[in-house]
Amino acid sequence: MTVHVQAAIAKSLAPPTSTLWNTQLRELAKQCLFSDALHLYRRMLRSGQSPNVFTFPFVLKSSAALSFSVTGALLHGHVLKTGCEPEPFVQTSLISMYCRFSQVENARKVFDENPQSRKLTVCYNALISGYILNSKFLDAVVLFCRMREEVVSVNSVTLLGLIPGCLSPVDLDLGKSLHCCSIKIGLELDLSVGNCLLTMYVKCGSVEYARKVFDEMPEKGLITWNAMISGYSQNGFATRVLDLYREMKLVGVSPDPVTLVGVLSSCTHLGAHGVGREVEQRIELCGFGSNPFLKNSLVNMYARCGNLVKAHSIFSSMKERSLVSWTAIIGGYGMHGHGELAVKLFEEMIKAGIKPDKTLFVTILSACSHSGLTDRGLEYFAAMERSYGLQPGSEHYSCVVDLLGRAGRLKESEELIRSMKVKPDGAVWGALLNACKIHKNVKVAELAFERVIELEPANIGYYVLLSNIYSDAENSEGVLKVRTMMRERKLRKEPGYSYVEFKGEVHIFLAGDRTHQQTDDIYRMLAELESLVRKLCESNGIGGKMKNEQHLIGENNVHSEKLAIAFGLLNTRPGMEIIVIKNLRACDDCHLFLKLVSKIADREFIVRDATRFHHFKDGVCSCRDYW
DNA sequence: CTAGGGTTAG
Repeated sequence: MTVHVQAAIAKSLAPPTSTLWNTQLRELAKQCLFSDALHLYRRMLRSGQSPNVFTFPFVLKSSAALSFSVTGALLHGHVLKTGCEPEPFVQTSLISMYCRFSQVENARKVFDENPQSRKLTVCYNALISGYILNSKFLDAVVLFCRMREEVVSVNSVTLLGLIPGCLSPVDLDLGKSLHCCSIKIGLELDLSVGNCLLTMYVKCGSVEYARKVFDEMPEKGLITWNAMISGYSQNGFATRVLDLYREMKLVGVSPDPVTLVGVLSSCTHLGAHGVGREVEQRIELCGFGSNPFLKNSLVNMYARCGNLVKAHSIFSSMKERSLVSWTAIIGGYGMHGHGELAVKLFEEMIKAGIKPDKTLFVTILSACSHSGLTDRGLEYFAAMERSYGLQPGSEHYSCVVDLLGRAGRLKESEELIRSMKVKPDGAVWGALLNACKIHKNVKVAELAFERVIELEPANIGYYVLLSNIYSDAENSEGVLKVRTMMRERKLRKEPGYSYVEFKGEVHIFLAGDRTHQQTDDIYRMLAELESLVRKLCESNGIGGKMKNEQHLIGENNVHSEKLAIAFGLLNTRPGMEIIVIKNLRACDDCHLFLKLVSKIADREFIVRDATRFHHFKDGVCSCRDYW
């Protein structure tokens, strides 16, 4: 016990009853029952009991948590009246309270006006973390430096307050120097400081440094694992998340809801339905079933793994649906080509009194565009600013360009881009380029390409897109031009691959792949399908589109998604779902082939590519990109 | 005085 606390005890000479009140207060604050804590405080005053040094820290904390700033100033008055102010506990609580109310100046006043606080670690800590809370990173650093000059000892809490000030890639260097600082002080092995540094590196965009901290930590806690798992998950390293999750269970750390949220998000990205279901079982087993974060993650996972029925049933079972829940389910329907349902849910949400945000508008606009609900989408775009006061960003413009573009309204798309108040980014011109591919417009394509390449010269997708547009137009000169350009700029296309999850294993296929164990069977199956497809084309006279079915079949057309589907047909029984994930955009020649296969084999399957879902059933595909 | 979480098109 410090000298200050002893002094405080001696000074207050509190009668035993106040100790009782204080104990209760502390309990309530600890359980985060802040309004109950304040009620108790009021009752305490009414009963004539005066608060003391031990009362205020909890009362101030509760008031701050409820962000009720009038009470805050009032409480400061009480503190002054009882003469408790110079006590370090009370001071830190006051400083922290003012900081939570964004009244940093008042916090600073408390700090400056009490000479003894300038020698106390806790007071510095309170003000430093308060500055960070109010995005005053510089002030925090200055104070930290002064603390060192005045030889006030720095502890782990100081660092825990300061390090979270680094929250974007521009702060990486500062973060590194704080890391060095922690080493100098000898606190780098502290569990919480390590966790804090790890998170800081993730926020600054360097998962590699974060991993280094992770590996060097001698003692890892649940939070350490979670920080690393979410770090990977937020940066798209989905397979690493699953690896780490396995490892964590192996060393005997039990996952909690935070872990599982990160794992589920990675399952969503990978389409790892199997792991996803396993996680759901664990959720039930551990009694996390009512956690709203987890519910949202499950809705999202099922929706994006193709199981909309399950996604919707979880969504319906939720008592409290946040904006995130609605976004997940609406996006699910949108991705699967059920634009009408997405729109219906959106309207339902509005009726329920929930205000959409920018993210949801991206989702609903894209849902409209994939289902050909052009005018409805345009209405929403107009309503965004008019009814909800949301300024459209370039991500919204790219959706609307896509919306108009798919409907063949290329002229309007172009005009829209030129009328934009914000600077169009690559995606906006890219959406126009994509529309040109669908509607075979070489002229506008060249224009869009020129713009998009200024903004994203290294994005291979756009070169491929233009090359395909030329190829469709039988403009071999154009194709050659793009190829040369790509070679000059040393750009190479990432190979396309597809994979299927089967009995807990992932089977990967590249185009023309012959490395799979069942290669012979797979190719035999493909040959059979090809001959059936050919017959079907001939008998139906599918016409112009099919006049050159060599586009669809033959040695040079063994696309990865075809191999994956053939594998699926070989190994699953009728009625079982086949889900294929493709890393890039699914090939449109393949698309026609797969439609026919779904008819011939009388099977339903899903190909999820880089942008959306393609449900194949009875010769039809849910995705209307191709006509 | 203090470290970890869900949604976003192309």
